[in-house]
Amino acid sequence: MKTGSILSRDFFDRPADRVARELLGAWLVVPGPQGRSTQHVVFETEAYLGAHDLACHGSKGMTKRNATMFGPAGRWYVYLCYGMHWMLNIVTGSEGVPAAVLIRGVGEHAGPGRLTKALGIDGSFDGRPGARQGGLWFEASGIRVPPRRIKRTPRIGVDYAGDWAKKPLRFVVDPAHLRTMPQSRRRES
DNA sequence: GCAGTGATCATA
DNA sequence: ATGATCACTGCC
Repeated sequence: MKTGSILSRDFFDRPADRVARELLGAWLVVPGPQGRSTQHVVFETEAYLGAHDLACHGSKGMTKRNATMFGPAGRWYVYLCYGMHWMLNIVTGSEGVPAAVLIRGVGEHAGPGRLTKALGIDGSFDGRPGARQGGLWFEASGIRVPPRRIKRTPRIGVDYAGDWAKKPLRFVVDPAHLRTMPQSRRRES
């Protein structure tokens, strides 16, 4: 994919584990004042596969909180966890299938709650498109993370999910390899 | 290791 | 109306 192109609905309209894997190395772009933006390389994600995935919010049916997950791919799904941390997800797969990818690490920001705080992302982003118009989007960086540099582990904090808690649906770029790529950069527009 | 924190959801 | 839960973080 061409460097700098915005990842659009087609990219996200696929199984969440595939999207989670391929988001590694992409840029998360956060617009700032006066055309100043920052871009942050994605280095940690988790996939939530759908209604059959007991760790996935959607597995308990649609509620007001998780309704965005059931919508079309490529929108932000943002919710509050433990009363203080905003979690940033991007919806994946077909409309009606509650699947998403949790963004756990970008740039030098590790931890899903810390990155949203650092980047000023909150519940007002829920349901917005992952596009320029939505005020937050992904771009192809041209960085290819070799499969050997990616660790797969069980997802964090989902021990309640039985067998699904053990599935290797967390994707992390090896820290040594991460140091060889640009993490966060300021840029124009 | 565990308290903080408060919206959300199921139950009634 | 009430109580349990929670895709986390920071401090002990």
